Amino acid sequence: MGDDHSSARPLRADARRNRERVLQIAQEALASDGLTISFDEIARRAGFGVGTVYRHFPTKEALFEAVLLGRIERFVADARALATAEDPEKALFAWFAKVVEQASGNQALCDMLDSGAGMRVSLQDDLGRAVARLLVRAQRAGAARGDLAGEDVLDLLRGCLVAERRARARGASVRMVDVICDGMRVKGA
Amino acid sequence: MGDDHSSARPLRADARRNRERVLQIAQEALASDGLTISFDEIARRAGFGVGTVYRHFPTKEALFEAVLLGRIERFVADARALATAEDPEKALFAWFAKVVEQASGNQALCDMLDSGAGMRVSLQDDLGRAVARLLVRAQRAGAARGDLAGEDVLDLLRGCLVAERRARARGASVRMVDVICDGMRVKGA
DNA sequence: ATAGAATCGGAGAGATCCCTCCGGTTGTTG
DNA sequence: CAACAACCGGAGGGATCTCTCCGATTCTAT
Repeated sequence: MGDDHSSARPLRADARRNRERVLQIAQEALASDGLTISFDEIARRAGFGVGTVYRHFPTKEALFEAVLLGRIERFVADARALATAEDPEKALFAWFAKVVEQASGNQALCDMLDSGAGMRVSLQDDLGRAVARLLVRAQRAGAARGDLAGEDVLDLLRGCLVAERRARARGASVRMVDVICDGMRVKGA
Repeated sequence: MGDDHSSARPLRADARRNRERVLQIAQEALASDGLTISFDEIARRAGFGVGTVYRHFPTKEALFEAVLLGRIERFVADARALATAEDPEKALFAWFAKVVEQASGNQALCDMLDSGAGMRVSLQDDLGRAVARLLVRAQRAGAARGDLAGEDVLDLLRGCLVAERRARARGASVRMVDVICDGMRVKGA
């Protein structure tokens, strides 16, 4: 097995700097190239040997999770915070739009939300529950189609990321997220 | 270079059978595993050596195109046929739903529509033009949002494929395509 | 400054993947 | 039923990817 990535001993100063740089470069590489980027390529872009990067992150997945998991956890936290907002309609659609806004520019984030690769099951569950709460409140307020389930909203989110990402790349004037959110609203309102 | 895949000489009977079997297996493998499936794996599932498969299809892309391109060409043909339908609203949304219906169950078809990998530029253009025609007519009839462009519809289609595919996999009762098409309609109708 | 520990670098093992090559096999034709 | 062309099989070349190992280097504490 590799090294102790669990202990409490503080890193040496240079190792600390290098670790930070790896995270920084990995973040950029993942945003533009997605989860399929290779470990070797990240090490190369950061200017380190692969051994160095593996010293800090025992596995490719560990590095990717270090970069991305926090962002998804924040999405969950946002959803929870909005679960008690005064306007349930705004809460659901503002959350949806915010996630799309922040994730559609990051290929790896889209990949992870879509495939669930590298997401602990508990995190997926948390996301699902938080979204379901937002949805139910919006439905009770008559602001969202009553036949939708929480999982439907998540799948629409994943689809929306694909659409919005492409639309942005070509400078579309219409936001796909507006179109899709509109579809989630009640029809004959 | 490999063999003549262009001449007019008829294939030997056994080669013909084998070619058909390769296409059949490749079709199934692509539908379930998508464009990332390996050539070796397809040969293995078909029960042939890789050399045999390469004899019939000079490249991985050639095989994939042989399986998939016809389906996409049919989508284009459908769109063209509907360009003169009497009900422009139905024409656009029925076409959209039909493509989603037929492609969402086929991973490779979704991949190809999304990435354009292996699609001649002319085919992409044909698709874009045909969709734009359907859209413009629907807009003139007041059935689709006036601020949408042809490319928007294509991007929404790609997103819809992602959403619908997942929704189907878990047996959702709501069709994502209905939600998204509803979003493309005019709001205060 | 110097010993000793922590860190770095990158060659390379082991897995795939795409594709080629050619000896052995099978179908076809006179 | 020969004899030849057409076809098949799969070993293996060259790339690329993840990850390991360990000698060389750099930091830090005395």
